[in-house]
Amino acid sequence: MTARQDELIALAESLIEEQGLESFSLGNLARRASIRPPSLYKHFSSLTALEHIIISRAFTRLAGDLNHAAKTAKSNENKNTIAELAAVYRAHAHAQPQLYRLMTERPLDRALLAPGSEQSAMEALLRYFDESPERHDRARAAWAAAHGLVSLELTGRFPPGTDTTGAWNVFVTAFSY
Amino acid sequence: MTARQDELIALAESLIEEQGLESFSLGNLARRASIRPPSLYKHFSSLTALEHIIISRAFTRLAGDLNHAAKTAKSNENKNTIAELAAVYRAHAHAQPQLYRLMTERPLDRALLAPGSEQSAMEALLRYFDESPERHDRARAAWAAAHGLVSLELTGRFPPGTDTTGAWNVFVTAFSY
DNA sequence: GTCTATACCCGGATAGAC
DNA sequence: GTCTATCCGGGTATAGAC
Repeated sequence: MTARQDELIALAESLIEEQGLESFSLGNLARRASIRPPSLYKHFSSLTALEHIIISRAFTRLAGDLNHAAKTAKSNENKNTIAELAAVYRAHAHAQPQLYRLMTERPLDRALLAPGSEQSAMEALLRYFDESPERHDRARAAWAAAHGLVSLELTGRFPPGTDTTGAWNVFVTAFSY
Repeated sequence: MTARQDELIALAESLIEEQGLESFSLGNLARRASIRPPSLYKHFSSLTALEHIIISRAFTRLAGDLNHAAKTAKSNENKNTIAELAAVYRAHAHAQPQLYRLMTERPLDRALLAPGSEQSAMEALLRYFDESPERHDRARAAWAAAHGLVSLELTGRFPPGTDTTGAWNVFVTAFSY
């Protein structure tokens, strides 16, 4: 990963977030980088490959924040771990909704992902359910519920003006133990 | 709604499901209908308007099946209502995954939806939680969890070969009462 | 209700010069 | 590492004839 690649990736990430996922294209990225679209092929083998680099980075950042939250909550009697994990997950999605869409809306080509990046985010959840015999099932259901809440929030599916705090509390209660 | 519109809508629905949401376009629809793209504007004011007609119909079908399942489960002591609702929801999404994506991935323009179609699907869930003081929050959380599970299944986010039955059971247990 | 013609926009990708 | 030239494809939408 060259320095120039890092620059272009950073430009791509801001482009996605500012202009929306739909208008992310090599043309727009080249424009923002003040170069011509074909030049991008010297840095990335395809648009898909670039997207998967961006997705890998996002997974890794999310995993770091989830693990940090889990650690902090564990050492603090006043904190509910699953509530903290949910808050971090939600904050990530709302801080960069377009990036979250890129991460979640389409199937992944795992050969193009940085190894381990996808799994690392799940690990914080698995550790939380560590004592449970059905920890994988519980972790998957919890992840799905958080993803569903975030997804419905981002696509505006709750009635306008709805406060989703209550729904998130239901989620936290359902998965606390 | 003319008969010709109904024909074109049916063609559009099969096109979406067979070719994938990404390749749904006026050009492809016209090709399937053996007419030229501009002719479609005699039937629909825009591509977006057509999409919202399709979405409205899908919501209405889903609502009908959910209500039927709720009714059946209520009159049968051996059936768990929330489990039946979940099964119907999941079956819909898996039977027509591309249509499900159309319904859920993007914000809706409510002015273009058939009035009540969006709400009707939620009503079966609300009735289920009727006794609960926080029924709206519980219904929203349940809906989100089901949507999340379906969404992660459709985008292939569980490890290859994963049996999601256990995760769905966790969901049902969490929302049974 | 269909057509042709048209306008204007966009996309990903490759070859080869510098 | 950037460029130009080029190839292929796609898209939504409107005007006006039939």
